[in-house]
Amino acid sequence: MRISALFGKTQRELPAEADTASHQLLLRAGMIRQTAAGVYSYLPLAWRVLQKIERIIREEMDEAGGQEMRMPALQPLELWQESGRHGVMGEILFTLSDRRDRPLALGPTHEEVITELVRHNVQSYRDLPLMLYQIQTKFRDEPRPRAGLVRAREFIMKDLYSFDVDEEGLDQSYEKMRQAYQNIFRRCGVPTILVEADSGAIGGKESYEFMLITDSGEDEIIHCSCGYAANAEKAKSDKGRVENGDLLAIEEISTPGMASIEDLAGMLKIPHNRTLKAVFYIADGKLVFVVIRGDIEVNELKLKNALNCTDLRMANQEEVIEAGLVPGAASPMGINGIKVVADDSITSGTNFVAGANKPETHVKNVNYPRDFKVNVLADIAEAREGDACPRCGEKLSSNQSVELGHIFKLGTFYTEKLGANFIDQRGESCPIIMGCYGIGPSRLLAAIIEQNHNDKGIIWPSMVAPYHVHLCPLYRDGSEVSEISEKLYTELTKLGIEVLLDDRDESPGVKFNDADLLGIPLRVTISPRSLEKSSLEVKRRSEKEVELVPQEEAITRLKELLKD
RNA sequence: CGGGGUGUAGCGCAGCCAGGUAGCGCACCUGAAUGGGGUUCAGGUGGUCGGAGGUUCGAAUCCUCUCACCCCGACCA
Repeated sequence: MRISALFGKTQRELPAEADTASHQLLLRAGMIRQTAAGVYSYLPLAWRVLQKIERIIREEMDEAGGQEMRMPALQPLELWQESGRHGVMGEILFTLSDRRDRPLALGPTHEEVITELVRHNVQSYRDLPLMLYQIQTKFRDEPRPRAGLVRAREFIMKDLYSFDVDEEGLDQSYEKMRQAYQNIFRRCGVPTILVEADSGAIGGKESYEFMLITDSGEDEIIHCSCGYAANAEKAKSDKGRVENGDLLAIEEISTPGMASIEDLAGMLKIPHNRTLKAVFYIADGKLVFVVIRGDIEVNELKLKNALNCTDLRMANQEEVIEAGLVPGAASPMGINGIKVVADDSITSGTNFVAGANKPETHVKNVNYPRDFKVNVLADIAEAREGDACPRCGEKLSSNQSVELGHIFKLGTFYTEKLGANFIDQRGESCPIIMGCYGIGPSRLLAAIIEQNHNDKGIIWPSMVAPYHVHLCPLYRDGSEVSEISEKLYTELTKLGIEVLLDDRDESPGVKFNDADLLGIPLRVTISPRSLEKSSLEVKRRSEKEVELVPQEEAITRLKELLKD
């Protein structure tokens, strides 16, 4: 490709829109262009990279036994009602109507479609196992698209679905995918960390995410040197024991003006973890009383899962008072008609200080279950950096990260709802066991840049670089520079090497800066200076050093360099 | 959805407070010189000032409404 003909221009100045490295560089390199919030065109350079990413993904999916296919983006809304996900996904679904007023949705994901498809094509255990995948555009009306391609509303996704006869089969499919994903990210030049995750709106029981650690990421992960790693939404910590002697009798104390745990612990000169605090939420319209040890915060996602509700928010003061509770001194003791959810930290010790449900009064020596009852007892605590690891007890670390892949064991969540059954060897009808495995090539494109750049521009890993070699002829007229660079261009291209030729009449500075910005792995400078020595200059984008290579050895040397 | 911010040429911005018919840098075009990390000089092209309505002799500027985009939060495979 000749730069003079390439569609897409580099830009010197930073676009004001962008504030993450990948977004800025994609715009500056002329690779993408925004059409609406979270909606982008991929220009030729970006498209080449995307195709290479997709090729790697295809190779790994095929290798693992996947069969590629294609499913519609346009889906009847009915399908979503049938699976019951219309509610959970409702907000994020792009919906429209056809000319007959039939409601449709633009597919945000394809579990429903594929399950329906498999239902009609699988009857017997002989038809299984099966791994089907597709790479296509998906649509999600995200509340807040951000960071360019990292969170878009229209984006590219590869999703593979596995169908097995039993759990053992699912485990095998899952393991194949996990391995394939490791290979994909390695080949794309992004180090990922595998973390336990919440399966969210997709459903199912077990899921892992592949995360890239980067400060510009929007997800927080919690991890430990022992290998424990989880999305902060899901992470656990060892809450420890708070030994405080045998159970004592309840004792009311006057606590004027002490509404927070901070105040209370200060006044009584006790650590926060010897108190119990009350927090109030409105879950699907109903007030919920949450009890948790005073030093721990509530993880709202865990709470949501414990309650199995779709809508959750904190209650305001009026709502708390209306329920007959006393903000600042609320107590789970003697509560009636209100659902009480407790974190398991309430069982981590004895003789806690808690509210008395009387203004300016607290109670000492509160013990569960002697003094109060709960409807749900679960882990609903937020694990934080510095907390003890649930596996080894060492201190947990935390990092920002971007989710690049997510693999789920779905089980029979969809197949039961949509009636996708098969006849097993004994002639009995059973729901198919399903798994699903997603990876976003367009997000991966951004992640690759996020991981591989410097202040001058992108540094493409060679497997996904839009071109292999960037030819930089300087002072093209009045010398043999032009002739030699054209010859190199032709010969390299014939060898199947992808070459970008900067055939513009620009100054060396402009060409070098653009070469750095575009980040092609190998740069070859052809100039009168080096031609005097019958040589060319070869430089790796990732290194500082320039190598002087005799003209006749140039192609051999380039081929060598491309191998590593 | 709540909070904050921004819309003026392809990109980055000034002009708005104190209304008088739009400007700077980059990019782009022409010419000349230059020649190894965004070279210089000269000349030029390009703008419904996000949109609608209003006030006014006159609106980028003042008023009202509206739309879009960005950031933080909520939310989110």
